[in-house]
Amino acid sequence: MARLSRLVLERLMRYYRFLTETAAKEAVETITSGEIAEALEIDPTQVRKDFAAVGLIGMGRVGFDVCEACRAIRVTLGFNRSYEAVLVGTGHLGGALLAYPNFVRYGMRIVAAFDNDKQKIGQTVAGQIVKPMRMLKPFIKRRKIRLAILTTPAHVSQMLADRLVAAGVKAIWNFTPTGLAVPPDVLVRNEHISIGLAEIAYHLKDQAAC
Amino acid sequence: MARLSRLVLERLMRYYRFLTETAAKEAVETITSGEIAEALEIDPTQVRKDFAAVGLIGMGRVGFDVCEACRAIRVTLGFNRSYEAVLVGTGHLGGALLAYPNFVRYGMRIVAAFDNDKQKIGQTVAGQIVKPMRMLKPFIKRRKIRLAILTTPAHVSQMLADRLVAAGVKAIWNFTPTGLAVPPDVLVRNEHISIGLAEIAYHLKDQAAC
DNA sequence: TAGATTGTTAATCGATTAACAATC
DNA sequence: TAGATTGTTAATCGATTAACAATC
Repeated sequence: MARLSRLVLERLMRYYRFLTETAAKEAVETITSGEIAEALEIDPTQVRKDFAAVGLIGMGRVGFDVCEACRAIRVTLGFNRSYEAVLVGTGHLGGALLAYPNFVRYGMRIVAAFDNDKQKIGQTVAGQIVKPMRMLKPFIKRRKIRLAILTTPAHVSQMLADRLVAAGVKAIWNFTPTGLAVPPDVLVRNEHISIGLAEIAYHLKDQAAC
Repeated sequence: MARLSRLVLERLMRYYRFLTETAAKEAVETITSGEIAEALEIDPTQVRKDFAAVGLIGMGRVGFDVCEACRAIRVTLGFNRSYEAVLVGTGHLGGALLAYPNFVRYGMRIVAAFDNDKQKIGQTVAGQIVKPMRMLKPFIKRRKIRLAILTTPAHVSQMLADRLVAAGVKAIWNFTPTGLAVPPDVLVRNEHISIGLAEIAYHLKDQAAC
């Protein structure tokens, strides 16, 4: 199957959430591309194209089987295979992510949290005992961890990324505002929270001018 | 000036962060589009186009004045005008946002936090005394607040969005996974955190296949 | 001047949307 | 069958990249 672009992946995630919620709530068995499109404000043709990309075949005049669609997306994105993650940096955001209960839906489980603050090591944060940084590499190696979540201050993020990669991590979910240099086989997904303020400030500026 | 697309706004934010850091750290006075492009992994032509869009004029053979570039972006995005925000929902993520110190750089100040949990009301979270929901509308009206940050459970987000809009809010920074219906003059910026897991799970699945 | 960099037009690329025959 | 919906090709749109004359 052709490699899916990031835009397609994100739409698939939106379909998935919508379909699982709809299925749970309304017990509908089929759904049309038009209905999905309307709910998610996406073009119906787009929905059909994306569904075709994950191998879904619709039924003329009826639409798509909801369960089948969920399953196809789940398998394509890999939510059915579970994978373990370590969290590095137990500040406010790190704590929020540790406490977030819904990641398992997407196959992800945070199995350890690391920090280098002596005050925090040994403490429990959202059910995880915070481990010292020196245990980072051995832990990743032993458990064959492939995903790390980075929520540290910006100035240590590249150094930590290097250590994570050296330990064998294949993807970094980067919540620090720093771009990370990594080998080509390692995925970095950046979630720079305050970037949204560009759009917000720009909009509010315009509003004020009215 | 033509309305800037979201993509341009986000790049402008990245330039801004890079330029302010560079200016602080290295005391360089000028920078070329090529240098910015290399650091941020963007095409140099793109950088020049974006700079042209905010009215910046470069100097042949020299590049752009760093301070002037910062100022132009700051003024275009509206970071120079400060605006107040309320935060609704003081869970883990809400607390993390309240504690985040860097929003002022972009003109934003969180001036109040609201929750409807009796346990939390009156408590202090990151320096803010949590207020009850019934004070939401009067507070927004009195202070003429135009931005609300929404970090509540998904099932109450549309109801709260309606209340926020009715109170006069012009932008909602939405950290809940629900799409919000609002009037056309109100901006909703969605930051659905777990959407990134689509890309991550997909990448890890591929890796595993190797 | 020589040469590096800008500013801008043209070409390319990819994503989105429109159109419509095929299907159930 | 009639009609709604799919699947797919073609057209459009917008964003990115290439090319290169103008500039300092």
